[in-house]
Amino acid sequence: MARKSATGRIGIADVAVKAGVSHATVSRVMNGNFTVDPDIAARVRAAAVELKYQPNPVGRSLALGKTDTIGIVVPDLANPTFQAILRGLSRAAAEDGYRVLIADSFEVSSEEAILAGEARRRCDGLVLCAPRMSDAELEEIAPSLHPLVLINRTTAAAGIPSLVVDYGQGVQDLAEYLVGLGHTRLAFLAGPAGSASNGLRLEGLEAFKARHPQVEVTMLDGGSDFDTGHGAVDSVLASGATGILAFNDLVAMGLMSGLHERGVDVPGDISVTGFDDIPFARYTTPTLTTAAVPIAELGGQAWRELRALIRKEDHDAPGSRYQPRLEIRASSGPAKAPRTAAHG
Amino acid sequence: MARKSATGRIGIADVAVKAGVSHATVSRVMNGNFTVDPDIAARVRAAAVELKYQPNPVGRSLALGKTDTIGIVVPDLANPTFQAILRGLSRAAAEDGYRVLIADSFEVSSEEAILAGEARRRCDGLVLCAPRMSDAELEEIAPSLHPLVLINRTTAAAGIPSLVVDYGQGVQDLAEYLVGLGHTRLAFLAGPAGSASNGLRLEGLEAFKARHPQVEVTMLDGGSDFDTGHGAVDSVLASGATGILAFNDLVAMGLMSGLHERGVDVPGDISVTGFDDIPFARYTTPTLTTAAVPIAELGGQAWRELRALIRKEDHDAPGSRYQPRLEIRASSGPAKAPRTAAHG
DNA sequence: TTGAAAGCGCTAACAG
DNA sequence: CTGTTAGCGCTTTCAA
Repeated sequence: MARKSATGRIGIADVAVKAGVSHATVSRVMNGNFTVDPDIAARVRAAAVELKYQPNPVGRSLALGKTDTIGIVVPDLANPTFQAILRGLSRAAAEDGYRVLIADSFEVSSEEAILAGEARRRCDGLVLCAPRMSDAELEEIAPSLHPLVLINRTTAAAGIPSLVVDYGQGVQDLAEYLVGLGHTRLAFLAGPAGSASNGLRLEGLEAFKARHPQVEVTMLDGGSDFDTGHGAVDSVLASGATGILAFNDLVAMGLMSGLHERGVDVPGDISVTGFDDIPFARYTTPTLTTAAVPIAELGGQAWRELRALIRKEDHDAPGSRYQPRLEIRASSGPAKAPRTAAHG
Repeated sequence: MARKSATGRIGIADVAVKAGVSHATVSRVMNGNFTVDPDIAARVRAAAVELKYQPNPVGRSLALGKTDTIGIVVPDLANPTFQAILRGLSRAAAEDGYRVLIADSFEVSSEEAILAGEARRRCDGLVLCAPRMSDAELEEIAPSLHPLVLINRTTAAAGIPSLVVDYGQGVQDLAEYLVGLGHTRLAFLAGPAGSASNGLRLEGLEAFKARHPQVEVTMLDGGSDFDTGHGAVDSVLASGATGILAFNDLVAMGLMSGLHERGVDVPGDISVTGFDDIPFARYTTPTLTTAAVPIAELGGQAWRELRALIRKEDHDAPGSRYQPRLEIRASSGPAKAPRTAAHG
């Protein structure tokens, strides 16, 4: 039989024997090298087809020093935002013949560096998605991960493009919008402590508070999922705020669900806003006002940045900043006139 | 400097030189082979640390004939079901030191075979998720993909474990439940034509109809996403059915959203059920009655089956069948007494 | 135009 | 216990 190689699979050697030529010639034919005599090339191709030969990518990778694979490290594959980035990245990379290897750190920040290093060694480049590690650690490992693209995080290390969403601006837009509706008492349901995007939101809110000293902004502890929002109902009600800025859409949905159970009307009693504009946001009841992040686009752009690095192209504008767009829906409305003020 | 190798990265040779030993010894130390003199081992380790040496996985893969990577092919990475399977698979595989490479066919069934083959060659095994290709094609390529695990699809090819969800039983449970509530006119919003799981649902409904000849079951065209459900409002209302079995939760949510816009009360006027029990199902308004599929478990089980194959373990029960569990929530309720019958 | 041979980075059998 | 040597499957000089 044709199976000679140690691995039991058809190798280039089998094709060479069958076609009566050398390995080198088979390699040339398989790579479309036109310096091969057409007759011989045809013979090689026939042999390859007959044996169902497919080049072993591992052998190629070793010889070529590239794997045609990129890696992505995410803190939590269950998060719709990271799923969308992954999807956009995968699609864009696939169009250029690259595959993607995923690594989920399950929000264990101490694992990130190891995962990233391992993934990087098997790939031609890496996308690090909202890493939870410290600035110092990120700056230290970043050079060893090159080509590397960062999402929602920046670093002082040189030559690392960053794609960041301007969460600070987004949360300010939401807050301004609520104030425009007459709300004077706001509350922010914060995200995970380690999250850089949460930090950006906090900075944005500071700027907002400086501009609107008369508006009360209560900070509440939170997280990034449904249950966080659902569990925050008590503290939200206790805050007395009528405009709630949830860390993201999931939290907002959990909160709306909890408020609904308590008989609190949204937006009649309380206005709720999310962040991200995940697909479900337009299907909640009421539909969710949020700041839309062009997330799939982000994945595609991450690939283009990474590709430029892999190809060693000089490219002028490494990284970019994305502005969220206010998406006004039904979960927000005019502030209720205070009970004590309204009379009759 | 230490960088000698052609790729510009630190290789085993650099460590060998630095420690004054042979490559082989370095390899032994790095692989925890205890036949190495402790002093020498320490010297090697010190050299490795100093040079920040990390073994090149591609070289290892070629030598060992394994990549410690598995592949998964999905029809659509945007689908929550496949996302959940991916997540479960990734988590389970990671616990055994395996990584996962993803391939999205974007519902282009003609691409599946190529994607699967490519992914397989770079990996030690493959999970094919709900492939859309024909039975004949699947049976033909399956052997070349071994070790292979199938999800929501079976094949006559030998030695291929299949994990299938019993959609037929699930849809029957939902239908029986609705009938128990007094509904006598049901409608089924079908899924994508190529989907095997849709076929199973249809078979289940045939069995149901045989048992309940007095119940009217209207078949409506559909799809698998929000918009499908949202767009089906007219045909649903036209059918006169009071109990709607949506293909999945997404479709059900889209439908509920559309019914809400039309002022139709769910479950007062019409009961709606989904399928899958995606995380959002418990947060819709009203919360969604559905058939829960233990989807994350499925990903984990897929890995265990694949692992057994990779390790060439004989294992008695390849594949398994998952029974959906009825999850009764607020989107379903008693059938309204017909207007004409109620009086006063 | 083609083949022989070297090499990608690593593991492992085989001597010593 | 350690070094030498031979691959793993492929690409790519270098001669012929």
